[in-house]
Amino acid sequence: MNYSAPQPTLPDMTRCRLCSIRQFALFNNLTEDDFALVHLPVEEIFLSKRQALYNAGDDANSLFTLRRGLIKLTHYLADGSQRVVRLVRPDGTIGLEALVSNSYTHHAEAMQDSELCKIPVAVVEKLDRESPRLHKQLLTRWHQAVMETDTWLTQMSTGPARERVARLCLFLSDENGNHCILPGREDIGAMLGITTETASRIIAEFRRLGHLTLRNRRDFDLDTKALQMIAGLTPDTFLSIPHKSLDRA
Amino acid sequence: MNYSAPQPTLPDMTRCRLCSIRQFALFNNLTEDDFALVHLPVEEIFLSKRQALYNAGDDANSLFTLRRGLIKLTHYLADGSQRVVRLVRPDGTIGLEALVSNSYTHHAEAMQDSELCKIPVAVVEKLDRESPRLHKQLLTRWHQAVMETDTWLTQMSTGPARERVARLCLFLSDENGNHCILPGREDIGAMLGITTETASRIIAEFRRLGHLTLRNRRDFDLDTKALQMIAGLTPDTFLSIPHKSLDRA
DNA sequence: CGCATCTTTGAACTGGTTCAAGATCCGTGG
DNA sequence: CCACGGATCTTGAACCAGTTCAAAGATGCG
Repeated sequence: MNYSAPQPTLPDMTRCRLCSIRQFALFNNLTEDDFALVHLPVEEIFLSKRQALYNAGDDANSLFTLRRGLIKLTHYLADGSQRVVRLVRPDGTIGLEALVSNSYTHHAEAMQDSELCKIPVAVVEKLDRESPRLHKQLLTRWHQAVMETDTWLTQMSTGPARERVARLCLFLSDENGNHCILPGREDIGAMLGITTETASRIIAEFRRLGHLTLRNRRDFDLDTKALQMIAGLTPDTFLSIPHKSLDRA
Repeated sequence: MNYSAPQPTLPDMTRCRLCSIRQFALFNNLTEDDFALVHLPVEEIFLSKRQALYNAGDDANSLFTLRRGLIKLTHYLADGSQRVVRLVRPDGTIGLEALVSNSYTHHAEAMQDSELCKIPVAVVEKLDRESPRLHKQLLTRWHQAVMETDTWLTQMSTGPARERVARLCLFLSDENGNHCILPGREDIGAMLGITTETASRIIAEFRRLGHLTLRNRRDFDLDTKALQMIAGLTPDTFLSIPHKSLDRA
C-alpha cells in the first residue's frame, strides 16, 4: 500500500456529511445519527496517474470511495502481463474485500490522477452493524461489483477486437457521451485481451473513418452512433430473451 | 422461474440443521438460536440437466444453495449466443442479488442434474439482521462471487484456446483431480469464448496425446500434471509480483 | 430402425499476433 | 530554447491460431 501524503483531515466524518458526491457514494442516505456513530478519521488520498493504491496481497484495513479519476483493478498473470478485471469510476467503491479478508485481491492502480476517500474498515463495520441504511448500501455495492465484472467480461472480453475497442470508447466516454480520454495502448490491450499493435491499428482505423477525432494528446471526440453500431447493434441488448435451452419443467 | 415439482417440505428449517453440506454452505456456523428465528419454508428443488433455474429479469424472491450438480450463470448477447459468466459448484450460493434487486441478473441453468435449496429472501434478511454469523457469511459469499467471476475472466477468457481448455478441464475435475465430466462442446465454447469446432479439435488433440482418456460418454480421466503445464506453467501464479508500474509515492 | 442432435474432421480463409523498423511525443539537461 | 534519449505509438509484412463453411461420423431417443 502506498500513496502520496494524505491530507490532514478533520477528526471525524464531518466532511463526509458535506461531501458533494455523497448522494451517489457509499455513504449516501446516511442520517446525522449515523454519522454520529463514527469518530474515526476518513482520509483523503491523492494518486497521480500510474500510482498504485494497493497491491494484491497487501494488508486490507480500509476501503475506498473514488471521488475523481479512474482506477483499474487488475490480476497479474503467470507470464508477468496483467489483465484488467474491472474499472472503477467516480462514486465507485474499491477494496470491499477488506470487510471479509485481511488482504486485497487485486492490484489497484490509477489510470488518471485520482482523488479518493480512505475509510477504515472499523468505521464501515460499525455503521454496518448499527445503520440499516449503510448495511443495505453495502450489499448493493457488492452487487454492483459483481455486475460490473460480469459486464466487463461480456463487453470487453467477447467478440472481435474492433467491437471491443468500440465498446471501450463508449464505456470511457463522459456523461455527454461524445468525448473520451483513451489510456495508453498497453492498458487498452490489458483491458481487451488484445495486443498493443492491434489496439493501435484499430484506433488508427477509427480515426481514418472519422469515428474518433483527436482533440489533444489522448482526448478524442467520438461519433457515438457509429461506435454503437460497431459495438454490436443494439446498445445494451444482453438482457434479451433466451432463445434455446428453454424451460421444460 | 421454473423447475420441477418442489418436494413437500418440513414446515421450518429443521432440515437445514441436519443438512450434510451445511458446514460449507450459506447456513454454516448458525446456532440453534439462529434457526429458531425462522419459520419460513426452505424448499428443495430438483433440476435436470438443461433446465433453467431462472432467467435474467425474473422476479427475485429467493436465493439458492447448490447441494449437488453444476449450474451455469450466463448472459445472453445481442446476437443470441450466450456467454457463461460463472459456474457454481456444490455449496455455492446462487441469486444473491435477490437481496438488493427485484430481478435476477443472469440466466441460471443446470449443466448436470442438480439439487438445490430455495431460501426465501425474507429468511435471509431476517437472519442477516439478527444473526451476526449469517451476516458475515453473506458478505463472504458476496466476496466469493466477485472472486469467482474474476477468476473466470482471467482463467477462462485469457490466453490461447489450448490453455483455456486445459484450465477448464482442471476446473471441472473432482476432488481427486484426476477425473472430470466435460459438458457439450457448445457449452464449452460459451465458457471459453471459442467455437465448438475449436473446442472439439483441442479435446481430440488432448485425447491423442493422452492428456484426456475417455471413460464413458462424457467422463474423462485426466493427466493433471500435463494439463497444468499447458494451462500456463505454475498453477495459481496470478498472485505473483507486479513488475512494472511500481510505487512512486 | 430412423431421424434429430451433437461431435469430429477437413480445407480455405482471416483476424490477430509477432517481429521489426520508423515515427512521434515528451521530459531533461545542456 | 533547442537537442537528445527513452518511451510510446504507428505501420508493414509474414505467419499462425482460430474461424467458417461444409460434410461425414457418432450417439441417443422415440
